[in-house]
Amino acid sequence: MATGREIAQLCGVSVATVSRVFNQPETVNEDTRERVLRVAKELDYRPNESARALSTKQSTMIGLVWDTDHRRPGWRHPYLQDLLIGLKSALSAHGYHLLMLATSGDAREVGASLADPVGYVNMTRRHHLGGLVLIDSGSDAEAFESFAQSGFPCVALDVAVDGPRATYVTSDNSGGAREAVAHLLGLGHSRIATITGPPGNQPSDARLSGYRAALRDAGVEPRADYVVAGDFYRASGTAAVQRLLALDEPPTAVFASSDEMAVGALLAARAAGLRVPRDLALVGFDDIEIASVVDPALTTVAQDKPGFGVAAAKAIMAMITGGGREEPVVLPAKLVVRDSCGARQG
Amino acid sequence: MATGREIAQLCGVSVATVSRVFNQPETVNEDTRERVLRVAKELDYRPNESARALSTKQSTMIGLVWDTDHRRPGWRHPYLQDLLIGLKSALSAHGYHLLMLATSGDAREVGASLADPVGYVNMTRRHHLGGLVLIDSGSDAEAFESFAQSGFPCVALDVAVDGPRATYVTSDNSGGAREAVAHLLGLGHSRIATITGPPGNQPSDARLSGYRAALRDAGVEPRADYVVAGDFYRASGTAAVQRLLALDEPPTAVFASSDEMAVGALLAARAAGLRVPRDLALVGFDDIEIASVVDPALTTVAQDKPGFGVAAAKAIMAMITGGGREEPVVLPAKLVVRDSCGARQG
DNA sequence: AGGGTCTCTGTAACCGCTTACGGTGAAACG
DNA sequence: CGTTTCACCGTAAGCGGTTACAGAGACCCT
Repeated sequence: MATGREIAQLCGVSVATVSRVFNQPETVNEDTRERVLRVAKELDYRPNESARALSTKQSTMIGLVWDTDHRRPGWRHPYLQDLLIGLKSALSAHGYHLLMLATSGDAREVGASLADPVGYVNMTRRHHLGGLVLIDSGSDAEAFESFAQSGFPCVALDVAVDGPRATYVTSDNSGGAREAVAHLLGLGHSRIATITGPPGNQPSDARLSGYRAALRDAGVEPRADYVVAGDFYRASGTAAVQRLLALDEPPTAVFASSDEMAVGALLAARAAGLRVPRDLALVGFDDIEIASVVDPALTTVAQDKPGFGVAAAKAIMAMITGGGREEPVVLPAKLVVRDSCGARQG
Repeated sequence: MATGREIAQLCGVSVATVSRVFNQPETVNEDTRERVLRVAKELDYRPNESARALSTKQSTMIGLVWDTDHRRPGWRHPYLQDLLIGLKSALSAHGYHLLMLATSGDAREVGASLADPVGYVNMTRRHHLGGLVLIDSGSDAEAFESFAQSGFPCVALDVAVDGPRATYVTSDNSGGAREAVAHLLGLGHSRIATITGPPGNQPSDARLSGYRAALRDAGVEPRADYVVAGDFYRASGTAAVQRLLALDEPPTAVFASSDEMAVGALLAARAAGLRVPRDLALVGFDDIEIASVVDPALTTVAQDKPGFGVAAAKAIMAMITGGGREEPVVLPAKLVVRDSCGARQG
């Protein structure tokens, strides 16, 4: 690989000039600039990233924190691939790469662990990262918040953080849920239950409040026994529906905070001999791939999955170049009507 | 962030000694070593990765090439998340990070594009990457092969490459397919068709040969009109079944080279008024999430998804530290019998 | 003609770490 | 007691860039 020095020698200039050609082109004479550029192209010159980062204290990498929740092993992100597609392509447009940080460092290494909050800061500094994108796995909220305070650019997904150069992106969870439940109400249901995610989870809480808002809008009395907590997993959806069906006055419709739980609910309903949507209408959230394939196809609230990544990339790039805090981004969440809610029969 | 020099000053030693404490501990006196270690821990010292990489020409990063096929936009990996989980956790154990390379560089940049084969080499050098993990998207086979020849450690997924420090990992596609088709034969089917992936795609070709081998084993005459090419997408599975059903002597069972196509096949069968598995038995490949959720649940050949990542990580680490070529890894592919093949009724 | 500006470029320090090399003092040796 | 040997450590030269600073001409002005 050609180095700057080789270019310099071949062009009869100093390395400083070569560097200037790429970083402050306007300060170098047009003739020499072209000469340098031509030789650089011939030798296929690429500035060494480590050297550049060392001297500028800035790399072209954004860190990605994506841990699987240690309290819930097997946790999976509902649409990681789409998110990454959006993130990567938007970052690529700025010439940035995505560094997926190792979760637990080599024991030989000097405290390379990411476990503690300062781990994030250390990683960011060690690699001169432009900033961090934080994917919520449900158990790092405190660490995220503390990193956000550190002043490094950072954008969290689906969890609110605050800091001098921090922001977050999330869906309009409350709005989406509200629309979903309103849809159910519009279909004539009034006994509508909901299965929430883990209490404390921000998207889940927002969806719950959207559910409540929709009932309030319609003047339907909320019932505590119609709100049952799940954990976003399929099994919890099944369990929730079993509990709901055991009530004296079981619901005729269920809004689940995730498609996985909606699928679990579907299985439970089927096992109980109920037909969906005739005996029990069902709406989910996320619009994961499964939603459209299950039978009946799931009515659900779709999130802008690649949009998450794109928004995160934009926000972090803005904070890197701008220097200030960015406004949180809330992406639209749209109801996708399929078969599980019963609208198509009506 | 504390630097080596600060540690050195506080300990009254030179920076060289500090460095040695971490890189060749046995060459430094125990007392001073402990002193340095203690101070380092107090100051929470972490060697700067850029500086280290610059001087050793070795970073602790592995590059990940994961492009979406430009000829088939919207291409998605069937189980990227599981693969990444395995890859990341295995690399983390060695203290390595995963760098997702930007696909198309900033235009301002000096030829930062990854498009051409040398793009890979350049990226690897610029960042002092330990090597590359290549995810096949169906259209980079030549670029992969050429990178493999470059001598940098590299492991490709689902596509064979060869080079001084290159290897690949793949599933036992042929064996898995053979088992699947043998299962169908065992259920009494003899008119078994197959839907392949894109011709030329290695896993697809291997699955096709497994299909043929199973027929041969059973003494069943292969029929050219029972082999129809798809592209791994759902729609192609639908189209394929429509063609198959139009034959004079339609098959009674279909082996699809991907679950997506199997789902498409399922939809086509249903649309044609056929019941699966009674009228048409179906087996897929991959065991993606959808497989277990679709109705009837898909019998399919399961790949060891996280195992892919783990094997890739192991192979590349071995090549980095070892220096030689590693044997290709072929992961077991196991038939998972569910409902779409009819075995459960029998 | 002397001085001030402006443009362009080279010199050299620096980023933080690694490592070849050489030096020092103590222990071991003849 | 002189000489080797060895363990330990410091000096300094990189790695490949960036950038503050200063110097050299060219040009314009009074």
